[in-house]
Amino acid sequence: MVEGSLLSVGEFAKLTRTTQATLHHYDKIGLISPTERGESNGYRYYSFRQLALVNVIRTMQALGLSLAEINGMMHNRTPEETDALFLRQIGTIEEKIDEWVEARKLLVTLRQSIHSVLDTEEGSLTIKLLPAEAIVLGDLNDLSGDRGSYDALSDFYRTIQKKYPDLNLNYPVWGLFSEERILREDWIGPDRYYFYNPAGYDKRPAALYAVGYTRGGYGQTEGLYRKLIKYIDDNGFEISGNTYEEYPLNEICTADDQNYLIRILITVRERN
Amino acid sequence: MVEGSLLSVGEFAKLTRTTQATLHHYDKIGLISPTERGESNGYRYYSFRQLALVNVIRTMQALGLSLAEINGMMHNRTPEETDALFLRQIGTIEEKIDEWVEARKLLVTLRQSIHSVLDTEEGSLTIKLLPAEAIVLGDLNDLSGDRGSYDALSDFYRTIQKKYPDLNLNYPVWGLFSEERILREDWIGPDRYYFYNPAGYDKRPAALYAVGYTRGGYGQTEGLYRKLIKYIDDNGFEISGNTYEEYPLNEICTADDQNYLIRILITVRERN
DNA sequence: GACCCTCCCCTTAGGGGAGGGTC
DNA sequence: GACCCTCCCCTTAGGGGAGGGTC
Repeated sequence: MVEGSLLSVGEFAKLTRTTQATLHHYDKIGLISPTERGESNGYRYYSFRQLALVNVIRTMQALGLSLAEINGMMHNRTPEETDALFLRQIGTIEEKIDEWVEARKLLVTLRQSIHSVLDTEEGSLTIKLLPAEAIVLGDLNDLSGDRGSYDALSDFYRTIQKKYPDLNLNYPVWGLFSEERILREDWIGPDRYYFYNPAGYDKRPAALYAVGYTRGGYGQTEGLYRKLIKYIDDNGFEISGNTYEEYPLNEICTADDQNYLIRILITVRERN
Repeated sequence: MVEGSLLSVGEFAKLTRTTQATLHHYDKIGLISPTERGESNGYRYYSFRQLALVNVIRTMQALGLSLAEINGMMHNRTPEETDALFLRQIGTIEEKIDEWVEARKLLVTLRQSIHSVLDTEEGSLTIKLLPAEAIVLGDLNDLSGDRGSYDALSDFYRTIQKKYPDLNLNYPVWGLFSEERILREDWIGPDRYYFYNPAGYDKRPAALYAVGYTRGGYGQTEGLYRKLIKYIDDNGFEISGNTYEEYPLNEICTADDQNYLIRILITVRERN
C-alpha cells in the first residue's frame, strides 16, 4: 500500500466508484474533505486512508441514514454509540418494511376489485349465494341536523382510527343500508360505512344476494335500486337483510366521475 | 350530500386532513385545481366531488408513486392501465422490501461484530477450537508490478460482483494469508480478501486457531504476529493453515484510524 | 379576527453545465 | 487534451413565513 502518495478527485472518484460531484458535495458539507489542497491550483488531494470512509458513508446510506446523520456520527463514533445507532436503525427499517408490506396488500386488494368486474355486463342482474367476507364496519351514521354524508364519513374514519389504530385507512369505503331504508325507498346516504379488510372483525354474511351493476357517479343509484327490487319480486324473492352499495371501478381507476361502475348487493330470501 | 355548495381551501384542507400549502402546491402543478376561483378576491373554491381525489392521491403516494406519476395517471386512467400500473408498483415495492431486509441483515451482522469484541482484553492471546463460518472468498490477489492492496481490493469487488450479482457488498472485508506467507514473516498485503456472509460457498474451516487482539491502524500487525507466533511455539503448537486478519472495530465505529481493534486467527495444531 | 392571496426562501443529495485555469 | 476549479441552476413535496387584501 503506497502510504505517502495522494489521489486527485478524479482518481479518488474512480477508486471509490463515486463521482466528482459527489466528492465536491461531501467536501462542501464537511463529510470528507481532501487531506491536502494544491497551493497554487486549489486541486483536491485525497489520501488512501480516506478510501475506507467512502465505504462507511455508502454503508450508512444503504442503512437509510441521511448525510447529516452520517456526518454527526462520523466525527464522534464509538463502538457503543454505533451499536445503539444501529439498534435504532433496525427499528426504523422494520417500520419501513411494515409500511411497504401494507402498501403491497392494498395494491393486491385494489387489483382484485378491478379484476372482479372487468368482464361484468353492465346491466346484469342476478341472484347469487355469496360467501362471507371480513369487513370493517363503522357505527350508525349521524345524519341529524345539517350533517351530510361527508361529515358522517369523517366520523367513520375517526372512529375506525381510534378503534384500530394500526389499520390502513386507504382502502376504498362503501355504504351499507338497512332493510328498512331500502323498503322505504330511501337510498341517499348510507346507514353505515364499511370496507373490506381481512383484519376486520365484522362480516358481510354468507347469504343469498340480489346483485346488480350499473354505470354512474356516487349516489346515482335510484334506477338500479328500482330495477333490482322489481327483479327480486319478479323472481319470487324478497328483501331480508342489509344492502351493500359498492363502486368497484371508482375514482382510483376512472377519470370520468359520472361513469363509475356501481354494484349493489341486496340480501334476499325465497318468498314463501 | 350537499351537491351545489363549495368549500374554501381551509375547509377543504380540514376535510381532507391536508394543509393549505399542500393544496396550493397541488393547484400549482395541476394535480387538483379548485373548480372555481373567486372573481374579485381570487379565493379557491373546491367541490365535494374533489374530496375523493385527495384520497386517491394519498393512496398513490402511500404506494410509492411520485406526484408526477400520479398526475400522469390522474388525467388518463382506465381500469386496465391502473391494473398494469399497480402490477408494476407491486414489483417496485418488493424490490424495496428486499433492500430493507438486506440492510437489516447487514446491521445485525455489524452489531454482532461489535458485540463479539466489546469485552475483549486487548492484549489477549488464546488457542481456541472455533466452528466453521461461511465466508465469501476472493481469488488470489494480483500484486505484481506496482499494484497495491487497493488495486487488489478493487479486483476483489469486481470479481465478487460478477460471481454473485445479488450479493450485498457492504460487508466489511478482511484479509487471508497462507501458511507460507506467515512462516516467511511477510504479512503486508493479504493473499486473498474475504468477508463473512451466510450466502457464501466458502468456509473458514472449523479448526484450532491461535487468536490474538491488538490496537492499531490497517496493516499495523507486525507486533501481534510476532507475539502470536511466539505464543504458538511456547505452548507446543505449530502453524498448520491459513491466517485470518480482521478488524472488528474499524472505521465503521471508531474515529481514530490508528486505534482500530485488530484480531488475528492463525490455524494451528499440536506439535508432535 | 379569522381567512385568503401571492411571492419568496428553505430542505436532500447530488447532476449537469458554463466559463475559465492547469497538468 | 484531459483534468480541475468555482459558481450557478435544477429536481421532490411541500413548510414557513412576509406583506397585503377580504369575510
